[in-house]
Amino acid sequence: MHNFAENIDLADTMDKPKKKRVPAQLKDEVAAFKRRRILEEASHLFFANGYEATTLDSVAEQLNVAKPFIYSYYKNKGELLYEICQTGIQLSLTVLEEALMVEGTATEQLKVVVERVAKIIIENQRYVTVYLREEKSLLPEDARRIRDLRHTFDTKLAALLEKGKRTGEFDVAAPSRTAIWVSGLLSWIALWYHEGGRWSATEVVMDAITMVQKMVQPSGATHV
Amino acid sequence: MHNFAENIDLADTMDKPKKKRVPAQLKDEVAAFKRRRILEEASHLFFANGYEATTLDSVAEQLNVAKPFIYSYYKNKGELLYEICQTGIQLSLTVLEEALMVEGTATEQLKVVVERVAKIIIENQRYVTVYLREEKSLLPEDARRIRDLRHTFDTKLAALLEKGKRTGEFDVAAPSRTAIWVSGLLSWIALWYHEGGRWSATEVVMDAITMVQKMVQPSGATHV
DNA sequence: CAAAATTGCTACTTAACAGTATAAACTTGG
DNA sequence: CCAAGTTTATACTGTTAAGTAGCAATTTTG
Repeated sequence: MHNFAENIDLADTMDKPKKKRVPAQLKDEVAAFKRRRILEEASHLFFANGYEATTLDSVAEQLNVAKPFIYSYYKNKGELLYEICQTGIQLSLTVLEEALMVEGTATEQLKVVVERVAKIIIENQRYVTVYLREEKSLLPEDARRIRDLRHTFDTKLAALLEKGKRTGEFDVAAPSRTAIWVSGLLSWIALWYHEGGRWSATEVVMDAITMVQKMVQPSGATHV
Repeated sequence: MHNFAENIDLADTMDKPKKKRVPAQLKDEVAAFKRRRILEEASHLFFANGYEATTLDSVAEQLNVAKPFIYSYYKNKGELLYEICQTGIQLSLTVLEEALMVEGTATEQLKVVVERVAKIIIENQRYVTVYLREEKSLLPEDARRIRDLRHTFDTKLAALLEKGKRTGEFDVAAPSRTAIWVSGLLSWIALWYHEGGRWSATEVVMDAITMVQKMVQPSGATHV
């Protein structure tokens, strides 16, 4: 998971404006790693107890450091929240874009999209859930940026539905509206799935695929 | 809405263990009305700013009273949250149960259920949203009670799907699992709908009906 | 209309937490 | 191995808000 040390030997081939290049890059990587670790623990606690109810002292405690440590990597508590929310939506968006590059019919593409997005949502449940729950705690400008990412996600999904509609594969009256139901169904996974609960991650992913297929399926069509 | 004054003249026919019965009942009703108003304003603020970020001083300010006023009607802040969450899920459950009393085929019943529940969720968005977002802020025993109500909701919905499956009206592999997707779709409305937004409440309700019908529709079936 | 009960408010305590000033410890280059 | 820079901790400040004690105002009742 924490594979921050890849390509260390490429260090002095890169041309950063610093005198001592090898240690400088390594330090940057270490700093990036520390930022990641802080974010990870913060996301655990925000997920479990909520943003406001979580103290930075408790985050520090999880990391066996003191509070000012966090402040030397993040400006303030709000920046932590923003990065967690950003991660939650950005991961889904990136996976969606990758899935859309896979060649195939709209039907095939949609299946890949739902499968991969559902998977990434389960794997990163903490980030996605915090994003869904704590939007109101973001600064207006941060909330704006997050909403834009979300909107991009919904728009790209709508385009896929539109494509399937044109080819006659899907029966959707208004693709942009259906996209919101589909993306809601995917979001719902984060709020509802519980590791070690009644149903496995695989079952949930397969269910999501089935549900979405049914939602867009033309009446009278037969299942693949 | 605030019809707290019904049946005042029944006051002295009731047999409460009090000396002065007429004013006693009126007072109870007034007290109940005050409790409702407090809850209402609290739900607005919890919805807009979150539970932890909302101060009881600000709730009091909205009501043009002082903070101790609230404390003479609610034990503490947590009790307010519990009642809001309880309202959110209880309303949906009550409407579901009423809808299930309507005679008809499983298909017809499901349509009524989705229509009415979707409507009540939109009308009481504040309560439902706070319930979905702030479960983690409840005391464990309160969270437990809320979860039980939710479970009852999902179970009754699953029974309806099961019935439709038996009659061949629905194609659902596992009714209890499908019920969770359907109830998730309904919950999603609270998190996503925005009054005065891109789509009207009526459109959203109609969409929800369509989506759920598609989710349970046998392959090859034709729409009503 | 006065005593009693009810209802609400002012003013306070207490605790917790975000954010910071400053010092200590460690790292690294000479 | 020492001096300069870097990293992290200790110890603090200021603020905010939950909850309360006790008083004032209002209503009820005899």
